[in-house]
Amino acid sequence: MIVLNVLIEHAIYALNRPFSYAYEGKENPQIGERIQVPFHGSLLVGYITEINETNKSKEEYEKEIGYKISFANKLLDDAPLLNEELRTLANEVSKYYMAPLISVYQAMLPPSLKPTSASLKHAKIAYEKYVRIKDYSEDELTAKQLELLRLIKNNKNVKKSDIKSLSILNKLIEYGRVEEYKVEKSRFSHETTKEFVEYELTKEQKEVKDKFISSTKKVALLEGVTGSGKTEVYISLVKDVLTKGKDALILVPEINLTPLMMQRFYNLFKGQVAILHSELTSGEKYDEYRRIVKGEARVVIGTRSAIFAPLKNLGIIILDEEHVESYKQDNTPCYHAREVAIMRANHFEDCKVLLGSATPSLESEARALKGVYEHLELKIRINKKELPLTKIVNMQDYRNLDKNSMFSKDLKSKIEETLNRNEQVVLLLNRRGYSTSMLCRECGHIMRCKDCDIPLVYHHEDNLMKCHNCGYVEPVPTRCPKCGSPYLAKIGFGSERVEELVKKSFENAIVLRLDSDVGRVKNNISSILEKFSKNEANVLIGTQMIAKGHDFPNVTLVGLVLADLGLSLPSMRSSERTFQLITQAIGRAGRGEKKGMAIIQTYMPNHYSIIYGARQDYKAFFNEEMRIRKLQQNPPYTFASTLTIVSKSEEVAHDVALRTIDLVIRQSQGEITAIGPSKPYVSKDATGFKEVCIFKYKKQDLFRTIMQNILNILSKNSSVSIKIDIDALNI
DNA sequence: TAGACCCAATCC
DNA sequence: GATTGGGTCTAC
Repeated sequence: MIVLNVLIEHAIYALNRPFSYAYEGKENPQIGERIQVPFHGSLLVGYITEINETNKSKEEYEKEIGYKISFANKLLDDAPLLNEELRTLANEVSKYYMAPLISVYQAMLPPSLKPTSASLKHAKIAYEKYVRIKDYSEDELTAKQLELLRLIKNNKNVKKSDIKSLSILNKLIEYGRVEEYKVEKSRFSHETTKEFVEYELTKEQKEVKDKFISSTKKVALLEGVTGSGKTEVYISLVKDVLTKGKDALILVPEINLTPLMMQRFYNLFKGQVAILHSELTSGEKYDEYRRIVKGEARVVIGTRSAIFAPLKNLGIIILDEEHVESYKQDNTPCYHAREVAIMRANHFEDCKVLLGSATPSLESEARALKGVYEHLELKIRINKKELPLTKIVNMQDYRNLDKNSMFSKDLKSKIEETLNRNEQVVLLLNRRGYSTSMLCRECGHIMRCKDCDIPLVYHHEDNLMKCHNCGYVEPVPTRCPKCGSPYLAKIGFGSERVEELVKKSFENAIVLRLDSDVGRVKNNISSILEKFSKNEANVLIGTQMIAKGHDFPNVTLVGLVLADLGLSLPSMRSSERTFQLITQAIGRAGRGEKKGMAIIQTYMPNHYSIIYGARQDYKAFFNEEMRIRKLQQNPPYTFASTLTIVSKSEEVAHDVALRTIDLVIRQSQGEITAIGPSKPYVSKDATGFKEVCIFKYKKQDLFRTIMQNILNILSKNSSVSIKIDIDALNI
């Protein structure tokens, strides 16, 4: 008889151990394949971790181990999902981040291959959906339906995704006039444009490259001001790696926001490139994944999870914009792609990690200065372009304000001048929606999400109240839901309101807005960015999203509508985030021939992150921020991690959290500082009430030992669920 | 006294 | 995470 040890798909600590099943199918099971198994009354997908053959009968075997085992149902794969290197990595990630092993496997694999029941529903082949005429008749149709019917009749190969009104299409399908059909999508249609022009590295770039290659250190931090040509260094290094017959892995924060870099890699490496990011369909992800497994693709570019790409012979891992927080996953396993990159590089003798940024995270900069990482710098801007002029405007001083608006006199007049010169303006406000919240003037009630308990944001565009955490929406009330008063006030302002104001103040300007509301429609982001870069609009308003990487040569004015917005958030990282945002945003101005200008509006004109941000003085910011981190014993001087307790009962959550803190303090003998418990900003969701415990410590091993004890206790308590975030960013 | 409802225990 | 099974409550 064959006995299989299987990890169950539920990624919870109580089930973070293998379960045994008898197997008697005819396919030969292997470690690392998925298998369907019965588990406490339902069929689940599991992952085989061990295979034992025994001469004993099932009954004898059960007697020996002391419990009954079931028969496994059905083998789902004919080869292991992951190679040995990635299985080792999974173990390391699971240990370091204290995450259930199965959760790591799930994070590593594309949707169609994840060990979860949901994977069985995901397509392995990418399809494109088309529509065609089924039964042509114009009877009993509305004008709009007729219009669409004729459109479909008069065109060949109409893609479903190209049809704007799905509701009208669905009606036509319902009436039997039109039908849908699927065609296998030919993969790898990555467009390559013009021939690649051979680029000669500058002297400085070449020195950086040589230093990287000759360094004995595994990791290097490349600190390069915006426009200093980090991408050229990446490309040159990747070329070398490929020549040596090795593979290259490049991580970027968000594919949508780096079309330029993407294009250059395509042009250069053509069919050898694979991309992995969240906007691919599961079929597309599967195809790209297969191309990597088969060795067809040897350069992988992707977002966070691409760090697990199954390249076999890694020669380099590059993290562009290494400071960006999206490299950290905020659900289990809460891994940071940077740390995983280092773990992975250690599996290959000749593989190094290159971290690039204009504003490195304090963690990386500190390690570079200590000599843990090789420290590389690019100081010269290519074409010797000057940094834009910047002006900080104190919004507390009413004399600076334009009447009746959120713009200062300075910003308003500069916008006007810029538009008159036929140049473009970027306005940044890191908050979407129209207003921040809806308040009752009589009783002071603030409308909140029923699940998350955070204030609902008024959105003018679709006239709805929205929860920015869970996406819950409700109609805009005319009366206070609590006291019935009709006197409701919209408090604060967001990007929608800036858009409205600009349209009102500058009537001739063509205004675009880009935030995640707009970005919900696929390809919308890139089409807006394209429009703007083709000069088809005068003003681009947006959130964080527009601060990064784009190259708009005709933009000569950048306005930060409220630069200190992030500083009021209760996080030890708020200064760092603000500094980065300002630096990145200013970098958008004056990238072409003309000189740029940036206006920074703030209520905290004397805050160091704003002053140094405006000056683009990273070193000064770093020193000041490190001084404060040291004073408060925060990372990078310590490690900081969080434990979140979730329970259906508010009291239970609080009580368990309190006792956990207590236990940690007693066991740690002063080596761990335990803070809390406290309620997170989003204090509850559909799963229950949350309480967060923060731990700061210097000895990682000791912390893990104690945490493991806590875990053993808490996983027995079925009234709470837990989440561990090692090296948490949101503290 | 059946069915609804809740909670804790358990899963191979 | 999902199911189960035992206990208690509830409506007739």
